[in-house]
Amino acid sequence: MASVNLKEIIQDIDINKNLSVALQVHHYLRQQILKLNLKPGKALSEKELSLQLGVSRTPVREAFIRLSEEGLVDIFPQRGTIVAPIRMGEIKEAQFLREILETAIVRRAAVGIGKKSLSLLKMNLVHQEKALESNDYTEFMELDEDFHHLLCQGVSFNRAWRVIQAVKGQLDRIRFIGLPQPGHAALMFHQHSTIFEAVKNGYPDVAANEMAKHLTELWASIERMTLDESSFSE
Amino acid sequence: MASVNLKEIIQDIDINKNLSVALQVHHYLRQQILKLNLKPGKALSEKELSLQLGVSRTPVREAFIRLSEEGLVDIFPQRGTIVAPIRMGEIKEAQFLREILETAIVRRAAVGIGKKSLSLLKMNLVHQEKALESNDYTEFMELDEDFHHLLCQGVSFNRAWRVIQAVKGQLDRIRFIGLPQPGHAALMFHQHSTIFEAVKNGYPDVAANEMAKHLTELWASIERMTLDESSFSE
DNA sequence: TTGAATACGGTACCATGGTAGTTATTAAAG
DNA sequence: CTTTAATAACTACCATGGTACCGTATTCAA
Repeated sequence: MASVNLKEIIQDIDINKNLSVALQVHHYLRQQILKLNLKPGKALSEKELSLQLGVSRTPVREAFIRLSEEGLVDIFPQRGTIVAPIRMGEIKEAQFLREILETAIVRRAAVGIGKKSLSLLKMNLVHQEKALESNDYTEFMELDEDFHHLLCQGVSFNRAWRVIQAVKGQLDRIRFIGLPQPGHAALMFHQHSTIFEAVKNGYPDVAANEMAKHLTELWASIERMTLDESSFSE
Repeated sequence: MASVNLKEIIQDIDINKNLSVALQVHHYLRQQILKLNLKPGKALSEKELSLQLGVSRTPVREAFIRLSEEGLVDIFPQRGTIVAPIRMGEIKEAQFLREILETAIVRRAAVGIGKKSLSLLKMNLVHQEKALESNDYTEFMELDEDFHHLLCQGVSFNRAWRVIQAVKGQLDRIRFIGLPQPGHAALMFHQHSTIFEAVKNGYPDVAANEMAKHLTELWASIERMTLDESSFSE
């Protein structure tokens, strides 16, 4: 295991906020887990990680606690901690929850979102189109995340967004399995646009239906991986 | 502040599981916050609490982290930790989320719940009726919680239940403000019964509608406390 | 060869000291 | 009396040592 320096890592990822070491470790581990750099079932060790990152065991431990609350690691008392296996049941539940929440939120956004949030959404869509033209896929994914986040903020649902982020953590790990189709990003952009128009013009049912269609895409990937051996358990 | 012994406290609350000290402290503080024994805005202190409970500061700190994830305390880095103020916006969001989730869950339960879960629900209803007859209000509230939990378990939605529990934490703090009406418990029992029948007989729409009505009750309490000074901020 | 007791290595967990940062208090100066 | 600067007293945060617990390998006896 190559010993790495936390400061440099975080500087790459984030613009070195005044975040506590514990939160930085949390963020770092979360990313590693979602990118599958840390594979499901992999044993984690307070001591080993603290040595690799050049911090003490305490913030690592606190990061573990936060990750376990999100369901990304499993802590077995007095025995060990592993990155949580991908369980089909939890995947389906997560996707179900996300659909429920996001459709409800966009429906509410359609009836009472502020002008400021609307303009932010519009700006986001412009950026999406740019990223699409320059084939910047990772940039597009970030903008996708922002788009959904802006909708939540538009109706002041902060907790809902945190829940969505948590369940999305489970889903992000399988997103890379169903490899990105050629015209997939373009389709997503189109859907985002129609959702935006429905919200802007105040059509809650249209917005909700479109969002439902938008999110339902993922079920294909989920079905595609029934009984795909690696990274499973139970 | 009377110094109290953690072991005895927990033995009263729980049948002293092999839970870690950190989790015991978490559970204890959570209860104190929900019962408003620790009032919103009250400053908490790692050191003071560790002395009162007879444990070290570490598990107290870890309990703070979990509580902050639930939104029950606010941690201000290097400054202090307070029990989170009751914000009207968060209350409404919590109630909204709960309605969304529980109606969706009961709808799903109506189409595919197991026989075992059905019998557990039936048993729960019997106990509810007993508690109702003997006017055991606190017992009834626990059974109410169990009823909703059993519905979640019936469709294997563990994460959803954790989310519901978290948002319910916000709501439990105001439940006591709208004091229990005389026939309130009886009404709740009746609603539980009809929900159960709808689930049992496979009527998703009926179940969802009844659940929505059931949960909407709380909005009255919420409206009743608009601008009720104490225990507010911002 | 088999089986059971035992010792070892590893873990999460808890206790405690020290540090940097913030706020309240005090004291001096205007 | 007001303002400002120095200081003391808090805080969350991090580092580190020790403890109890669990799984596994090793040893010893049958």
